[in-house]
Formats: sequence, structure tokens, C-alpha cells
Amino acid sequence: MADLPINLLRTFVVVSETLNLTEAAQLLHKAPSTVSTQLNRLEDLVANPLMQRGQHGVRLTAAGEQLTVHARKLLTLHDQIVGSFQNMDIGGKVRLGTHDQYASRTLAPIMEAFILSYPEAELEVFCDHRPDRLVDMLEGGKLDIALVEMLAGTDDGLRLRRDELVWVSAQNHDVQSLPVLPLAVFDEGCYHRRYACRALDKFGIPWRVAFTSQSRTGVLAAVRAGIGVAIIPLHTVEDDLTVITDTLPALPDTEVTLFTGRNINEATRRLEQIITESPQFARAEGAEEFSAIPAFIQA
Amino acid sequence: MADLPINLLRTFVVVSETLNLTEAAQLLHKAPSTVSTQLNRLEDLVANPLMQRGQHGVRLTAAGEQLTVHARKLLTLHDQIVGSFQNMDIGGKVRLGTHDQYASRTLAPIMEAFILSYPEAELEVFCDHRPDRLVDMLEGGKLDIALVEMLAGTDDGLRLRRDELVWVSAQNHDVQSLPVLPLAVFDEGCYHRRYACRALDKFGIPWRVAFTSQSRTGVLAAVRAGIGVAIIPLHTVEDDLTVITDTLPALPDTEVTLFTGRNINEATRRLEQIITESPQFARAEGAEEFSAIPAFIQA
DNA sequence: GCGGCATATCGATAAATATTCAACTCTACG
DNA sequence: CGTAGAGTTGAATATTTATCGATATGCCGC
Repeated sequence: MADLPINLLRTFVVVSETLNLTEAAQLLHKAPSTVSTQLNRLEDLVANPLMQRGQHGVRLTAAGEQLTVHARKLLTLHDQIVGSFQNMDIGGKVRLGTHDQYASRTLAPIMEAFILSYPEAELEVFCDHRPDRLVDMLEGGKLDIALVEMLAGTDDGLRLRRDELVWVSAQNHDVQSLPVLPLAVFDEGCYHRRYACRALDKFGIPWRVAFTSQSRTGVLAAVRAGIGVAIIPLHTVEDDLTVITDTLPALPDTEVTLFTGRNINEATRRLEQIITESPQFARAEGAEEFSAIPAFIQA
Repeated sequence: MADLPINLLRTFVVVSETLNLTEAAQLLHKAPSTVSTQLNRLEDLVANPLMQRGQHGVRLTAAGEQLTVHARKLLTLHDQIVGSFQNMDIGGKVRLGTHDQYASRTLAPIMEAFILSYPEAELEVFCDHRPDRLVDMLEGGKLDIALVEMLAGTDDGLRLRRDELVWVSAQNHDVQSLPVLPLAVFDEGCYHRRYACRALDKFGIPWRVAFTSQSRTGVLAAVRAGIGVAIIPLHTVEDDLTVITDTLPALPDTEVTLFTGRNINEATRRLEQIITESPQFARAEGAEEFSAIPAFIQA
């Protein structure tokens, strides 16, 4: 059981991206023969063919596909470890405000990457479901950076992702048959709620607020228990919930927007960078910006 | 930004375990000077001191502590990748039966490790909350291996972990004040339920079944929504639930037991091995068996 | 068939690494 | 004040590695 040198894996991953040794060699600033040799050595080490080499590029074998996936993870982790030592000088508090909708899922890997890469920084997270509140805190200097969900159309901040708002219910919950639509919503300041009620009124659908909570967990628990229907962004729908279409009015789009405070420290700037560059929040416009080349080859 | 060779990290991790170069050298089958040199090189690479060396062993610096944590993760992943290539000959179906209680949390990393290490094996998971059902399926040849939760005291199978059953409620749910205790339980065949009802009767506490479901997710959603209290093993309690003590009768212990079928294939044997050796299910008896030396140094 | 294009192989060189043994330096402790 | 224990350093060696340029070798399209 021999070690797989990091640089061989790096070469392999780049080749698996380009499927072309010559091109990969250029990206890596190596001669094509070097790439070929390293690839052979890697194949020797794992005692399995990784790619079928033809004259016009190469094709991954099944084992090769497997390896790219895992090698990428390994390289990311490795480079984060290395990076963390280079970022030892970047410290200080970073106060992040966000909706718990994102804190629990989308933001988790981002926060993980941040604390790994900047071990000297202290990340603090405040959750609030009211966008105004978060922006106020930011302007009042109580937050350094805020990831806010707001209705599409606002101009301030950096728009990260547009998303559809949808109605959701528990899987076996037949809401059509109810005379009055029960809503599970956030308890105040939630703009979903205002729009939803207005839209329902316009459609002539009777409704009542059956459940309120300050947290997404609470709202969703109510939905799962069949207490009512809720409104959440399409991307945050979880497996065991059902999206209701057609029978309820359409909802406006929502946008995830990143606000940053005025006098932010370097650590905050780095978090901002990680968020904006993360695949979860990669900007929709300019899909070409998604380089086929992962960050870790630039070393 | 240079690569960190795997073997240097391996040496470093072993030293961080022993805190003693000479001892580490023996474990690694190397000369002490080799260990010393490698350690120096690693420190050069990361441009940070990793350990304070004294005459009587060494002590980790803060940066060193950081590194051990991440290096261990890196090594585990690396060794799983390497292992996956050595296990290419181990294929075939593995049918695992378990309670969804374990499938969703405890078992997740185990299943992940398994499919990574044995890419040619096909894992199938069946969830059922009735222990008898799982054992029946195993004996009927419909499962290869089953992780079953049952009352303490049964003799068959391999007992992995003993756990306490506890009552749980939502955080702000004042169950004491209710005249009749509402229960959220599995819908049938659940032995928790039988014991719970008997115990409540003996205590003279009135109760009713307020919610039934076939899945843990369903039961817990009901608890979170304040519909009732449920019974779950202590180790599976999630953050947003409250354990009720004192005011409700004590419950019997439960045991996680591993059953294996008669004619199991090699892949199943390997899964069995991963489960029994996983820290989550490490046997309580014989704590000395926890070697201070992680698996990856035996290479 | 003949340039391109892509990969493979060979030969060669400079550099880095692993590894050991032996000698050296502390420190703590009789 | 010596000595044992623990870590370091240095010299020496065999091995491996990175890397390139030049030279094959094989397919594609023309």
C-alpha cells in the first residue's frame, strides 16, 4: 500500500478535466512527456488503468472516474490545509448574519471551508429571518457581512442567486380539500407572508395562520406534521416535502443578496470571497466564468 | 505553496499520538533520526513550528493541534482511496436492513466509507422500525446483514452498543401541564410503545396515542410541532429536542445488535467489519482495544 | 501516402528523499 | 560529576523523482 503523491493526483485531475495531455501539460507548465510519465506512474501505484489513451485525447476508465471524484476531494482538503498555514496572519472577528434557511444547509460547507482556511479568524453567526433586521444590524455596525434573502428587484448589495418561491406541504397532506388554507409562516416581518396573503386574497382563497415560528425548523416541522403549508425558496425544499403548483397562486421570485459592512477586516473580505466563489452561490450570469480548471492547479 | 507528502503527515500524526519521537520511530519501523528529519521538513513546508521539542518528548503547538485534526482526515481519505483500488475484486450485492433511526445519522458515514472502499459492491438498504421484521427478513434470506435495535437482554447477534431509552419533547412544550399525555410513536410492532404504555399505566399517568408514523422523521416532526412526546435512544436525540426526566417513568435500555446472514459474501463481511470497527459502534467492553494508534500507520 | 496532432518512450541530468549509523547536545537525576 | 534518556545533526548512500528534448508511433483528414 503505497502513498499517492499529491502532485500526481493533481496532474491526473487536470488531465481528467481536459482529456488531453498536451493541453493539460500547458496548464501545468510541464512538458507533455512529463504528464504522460506521471500518469503512468499513478497507474502503476494504483495497479489499475485509469484512462484509455487514444490519439485524440484520452478517455477515463470507470476506475478513473472514481478516482477523479475522490482525488478532487483529497486535493481540496489538502490545499485547504496548506492554505490555512498561509492564512495564519488573518485573524479577527467576522460577524455573519443570515436567514437560518441558509445557515443550516447551503452555508454549512462554506463556513466549514472558512474556518479551516482561516484558523485564526473567529466566525460568529446571527440568524434572523427578517431581511430588514439584518441590513439594519449591518448598517449599525453589529454585523460585518450579511447573506439576506429578499424579493427580487432590490438594488443594493451583491445579488448572488435568484430563486423561485414555492408553496410546500407534507407529502400526504391534501390541502386542496380543506375549506380554509392553513399557513405555517414566520411570525413577523416576513415578506413572504405579506405577498402570500395578498395573492391568496386576490384568488379568493380563504386562509388562516395556523402556525408561526421564528425559525425555519419550526415552520417546516409544522408542515411535516400536516399543520399547514409554507412558503420557501425552491432550492431549499427538502426531500420529504411536496411542492404545490397550479392550485395556489404563483409567488414572486426571491434573491439571495450579500451585503458587506463599511469597515470590514481582511478576514471578512476572505469570507466574502469564499461565499461569492462557492458553487452554491456562483452567479447565474456569465456561466463561462465557471472555469473547467479547478483552483488547485494554479499552484 | 508546496505539496505535503502523505508520508510526512503520517509520521507527524503518529508522533502527535505518542508525543515521543523514539516511540513513534519504533511504531513506524524507522530510525529516530528519520522521524526527526521528516518532522523538520514538514515544519519547513508549512513554515510554522508544529511541536515544541523538549528532552522528554515533544508537545504540540496550536498549529500542530490544528494540523493533526486535518491531517488525520486527509490520511483517512487517502487510505480509503488507495484501499478502494485494492478492493476492486470485492463486488456483489450487500443488502443491509436497519432502523431509519440509524440510517439517517449514525450509519451515514459508515455507508459512505463502505462505498468508497468497495466501489464494486452494491449496497442496498432497507429500513424498518420493527426488529422482528428485520430478523425475519435476514433469516428468510432477504437481507445479508441487519443492524437492529432491540431491548437489552436478547442473546442472539452481536451486541454493539447499549443505550438508554428516553422521553423527548419539543423544546417549549410543557407536557407536565397536560391532563393526558400525548404520545408520538411508531405505528406498530414497536416495542418501545408496549413498554412505555405499561410503564405509564403503572405510574397512573393517563395517555393517548396522538400521532403514529412508520418513520422516525414523521415521529420527530410530530414531536417538534408539539403534538406529543416520543421515545428514542439517548444517542439519537437531536439538538432541538428536550429530554424529559423525572416526571415520566424510566424506560428499559435498548441495544444495537448486528445480525448477519448465513451465506454472506465477502463484501458483506467487509461491511460487517467496518460497522464493528467504527467508532460509532465500538464495543463498550474492553476500552483498551481502542488503540491509540490509528489504522493508517500500519502501512 | 503525407503532414498534423497526440501520445509514448528513451536517455540524460539535476535534484530531492529516505534512510541509516554514529557522533553530539542537552537535561534530569542519582 | 557522570550517565541514561531524548532529540538533533551530519555524512554517506541508494533510490526515486522531476523534468526536458528528441525521437518514435499511431490516427485523422485530405
